Amino acid sequence: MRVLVAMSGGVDSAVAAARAVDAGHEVVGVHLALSRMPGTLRTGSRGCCTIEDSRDAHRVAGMLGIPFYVWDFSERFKEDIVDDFIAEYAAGRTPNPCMRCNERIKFAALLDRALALGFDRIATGHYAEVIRDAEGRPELHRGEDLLKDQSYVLGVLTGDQLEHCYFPIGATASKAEVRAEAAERGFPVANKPDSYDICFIPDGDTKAWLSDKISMRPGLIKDEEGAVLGEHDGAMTYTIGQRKGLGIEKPAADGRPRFVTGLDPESNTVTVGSREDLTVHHLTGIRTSWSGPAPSDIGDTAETGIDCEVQIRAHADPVPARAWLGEVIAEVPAHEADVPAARPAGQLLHVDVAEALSGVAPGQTMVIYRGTRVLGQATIDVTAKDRLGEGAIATATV
RNA sequence: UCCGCCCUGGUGUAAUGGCAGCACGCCGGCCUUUGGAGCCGUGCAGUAUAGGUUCGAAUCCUAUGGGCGGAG
Repeated sequence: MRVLVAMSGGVDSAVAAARAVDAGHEVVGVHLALSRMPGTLRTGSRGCCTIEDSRDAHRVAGMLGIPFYVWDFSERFKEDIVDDFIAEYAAGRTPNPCMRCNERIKFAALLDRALALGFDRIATGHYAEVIRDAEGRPELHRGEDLLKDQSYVLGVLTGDQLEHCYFPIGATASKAEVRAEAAERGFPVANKPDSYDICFIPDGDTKAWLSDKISMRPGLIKDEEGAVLGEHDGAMTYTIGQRKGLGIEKPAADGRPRFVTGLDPESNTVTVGSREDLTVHHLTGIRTSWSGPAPSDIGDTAETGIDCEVQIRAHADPVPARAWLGEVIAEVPAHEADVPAARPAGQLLHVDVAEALSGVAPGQTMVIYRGTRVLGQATIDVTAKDRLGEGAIATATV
C-alpha cells in the first residue's frame, strides 16, 4: 500500500514510520506546519509542531530513506482549531482543540490531500488499533498499552475516516518498548519527552492567551446560594471543575476546597461550590458521531438505550453507562443566535452514568465505548445532577 | 466617656506557662497529545504594638492601637 505517515517529530510517529517501511509499504513522510509563525509555538519539545519537531521528523525520514515533505496547514488550523477554540471559550464552553485537530486537520484535510495524491492510508503514532469486523469494516479499539491508549482523542473519527487509518504502534505492549525500538534504530528522538499542553499556546497560560482575544469584563464570583465571594476578570476563562486561581480571600466555612461549578457568559458570573456540587449523572451531547455504523440497537429512550461505557477525558476511567438518542437539532435556537459559536446542529446523545462524574465541562468530548471498542462520541452540551432513566445500569464490562 | 469580650501566615483556626500545628490559598514538582482534576513537597507565609513578670510568654500583668456588644 501507499502510506503517508504524519510525522510530528516525536518518538511515536518515528517508530510508526519505521514499522510502515518494514511492513513493505511505499512510505512517504509528512510533517504538518500548523502555525504561520512557528516562533510563537512552544519550544523545548513540549508540543508536536515546532521548528525543532519538524527537523526531528526530517532526520528520522532521512534515516529511513523515505521522501519527506512539510505541508502547510496553518490556514486551516487557524480557522478550524484556533478560531473555534476562541469562539468556544467566548461562549462559556471548554473546547478540546486536540480532538478538533484530529477531526478537521489530521484525519480530514490531511487525509483528503493524501487520498487525492493516490495514497491508500495515512499512518500516525497513535496508541489505538483499527480492527476489521467480519464484513471487513473498520472498528476503532483501545491501544494495547492502556496507560498510553489514545483511542479517546480518535473518537471523533467516522467509519469513512477509519477506513484509511493505519496505527502501526497501537498494538505495542508499552511505550517503553517503542522507545527501546527507537533507540535500537538510532533515532535521535528516542528519549524525547511526550507532548502535552495546547500546542498553540506558547507558555501554557491559556487564560493570559485568551485575555487579548476575547472581551474580558470583571464580574462576580458567587457560591451556590448566590452570596458574593469575590471578583474575577472575565468569566469565560474559567472552566467547570477548576479549583486553582479563583482568588477568593476567605476559605470556605468547612475549610474544604472550592471548585467552579458554573459560569454564565451573559451575567458574567462564576459560581463555585464543593466537590459534591460538581458531580453529575447525566450528560447530553451534541454533534454526535459514530465510529463506523451507528449501533443498530440504540433507541431513543432510556429504556431502549444501549449499555456501554462513557469516558469524559483522555485518561479517565470509563464508567458504565446507558446511552440513547435524542432529537435532531437542525438549527441554532433563536435565543442563542447572537452567541458566538452557538450550539451546532446535530443529533443529541443522552447518557446516564452508573457512577458520578466530576468536573465535566460543556464543550468537552464524551467518548462511548463497549469494552475496548470505540462506538462514537458527542460534544458535551448540558450536564445534570440526576439520571434521566429509571432503571439500573448494567455494570458488567465486556 | 465608662464597663465587658476579642486581636495568631493572604484567609479561617489550634496550641491556657514549655519545639507555634492544621485547613484553604499561593508557589514548585509529578502526571497528561485539550481544559481541568488528582498526587507529592523539609516550599511560602503568623502570635496587633511597646514594656513587664518568668529559667521559659501566643498564653500572665500594664499601657497603646484596632474590632464587637452594653450603659449613654
